Amino acid sequence: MVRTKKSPEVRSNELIDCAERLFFQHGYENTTVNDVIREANLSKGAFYHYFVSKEALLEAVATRLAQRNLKELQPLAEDPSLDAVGQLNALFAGSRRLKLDMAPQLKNTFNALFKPENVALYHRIDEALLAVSLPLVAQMLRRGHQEGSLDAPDPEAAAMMLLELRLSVAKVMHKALQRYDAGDIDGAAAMLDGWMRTYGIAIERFLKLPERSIEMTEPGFARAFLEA
Amino acid sequence: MVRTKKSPEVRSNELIDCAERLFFQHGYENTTVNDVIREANLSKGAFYHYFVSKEALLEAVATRLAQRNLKELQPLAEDPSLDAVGQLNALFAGSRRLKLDMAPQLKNTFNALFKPENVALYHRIDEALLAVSLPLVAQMLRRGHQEGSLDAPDPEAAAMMLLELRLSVAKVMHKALQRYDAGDIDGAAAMLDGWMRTYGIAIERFLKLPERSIEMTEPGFARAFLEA
DNA sequence: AGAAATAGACCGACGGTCGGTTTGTTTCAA
DNA sequence: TTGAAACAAACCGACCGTCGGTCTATTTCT
Repeated sequence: MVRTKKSPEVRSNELIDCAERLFFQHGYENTTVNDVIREANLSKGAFYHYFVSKEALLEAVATRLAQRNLKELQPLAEDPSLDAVGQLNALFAGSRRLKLDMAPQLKNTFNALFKPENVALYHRIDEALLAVSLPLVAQMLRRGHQEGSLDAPDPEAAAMMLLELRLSVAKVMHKALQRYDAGDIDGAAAMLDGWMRTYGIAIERFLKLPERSIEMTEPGFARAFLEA
Repeated sequence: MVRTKKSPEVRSNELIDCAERLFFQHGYENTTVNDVIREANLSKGAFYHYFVSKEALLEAVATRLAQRNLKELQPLAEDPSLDAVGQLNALFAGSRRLKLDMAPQLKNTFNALFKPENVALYHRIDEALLAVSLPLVAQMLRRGHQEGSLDAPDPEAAAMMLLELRLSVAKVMHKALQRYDAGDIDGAAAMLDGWMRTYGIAIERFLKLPERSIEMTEPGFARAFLEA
């Protein structure tokens, strides 16, 4: 095979690119290291020069994904012109915008993520996203608690729990997508909408915020996401 | 090898027994099918006569675990002499009792469950437990909402979210155990205690219950669990 | 020169298959 | 009633293909 040398950064990013695509397309367990290196035009030796294991490659995929997410959301979450609740809402709004932008890929992602052969993928990504989000939200809650705009005696624990709730929404997004694909468009949109509202209410109540102060969704979001 | 024939139920339960022990002891991925059949004194052919795959064995382990849990907790959760909040508290109390009873094994379980080679194990067990708990809690919330003793407009979603929060507590239990093993006994107990209280508060607020109406923990529980 | 990067043949372990054997039960003719 | 033939289910274990990972040799760049 032709030997082409590239900078380590480029090369490892290429590998992560291929891996990400293949993992989401065919599943983590169904993707072999050989698949990855074939796609990346690289030898096995070279692969193991960059990653100590297939598992390490998965971790790299997950952390890069989380980092990109962080880069998008951090500015919103740290906007000094907003109070804590405003930042929280900004974070959610940004998250929604991201979801809409990436809706087509995201649909595949969800379909992939909940397959049994992808528990590792799912878990790692969840972990990585949690790791970058936790400090952000905890900081927000801490500030809000000091400001008195919300009530979170234990910001770390509260942040953790708020973020844990994401999962239930993610699961419902998946269910809604399936329902949508099955033809029940209105039912899917209603379900997704309802759950997101409930998620918002859960957060308001938990943080002792006034009703409707958290905008977890906006009119038409569920539909727009499903139809994207 | 000596050929011994047993009733299918006995045999498959033996296999699940061995698998459960080995999975928790050495990890799911580190346990081979050969390990299981060696322990169970059975041939490969016989194994695949009972389970179509190693994955299927894992599922059997998880569902049996969940069923046993259900059998313990269902009576408490459906006690007609209690109102919805009372049932919820009974459920939590029962859960604590189970945790204390099984503390020694549970410690191993936690240590195993959070290792990277056990994501599949973790995931399947979580899924199975969720599946049996969800109807129980949803029913409770529905009744409580009708009774007016709590406020849960969407019982299914609320139940899901309450249960999702378990995860954060499980993770903290694990962290506390590590801390305990590292010698920081008081720190570990305090951390666990604090989080459980926060969990209780989260539920109270989410369901619009009066303060301290949920007894998520009791004095000395954290310590007793850690020291068991 | 030598360190980093690449190639690809090779290895061992593992999940799973397959053809065949044993055991117990049912059927039915003598 | 008996017992042997037929059948189904449980069981055996050698074998196979795949896959993650290793190793040695080679190339490229500084």
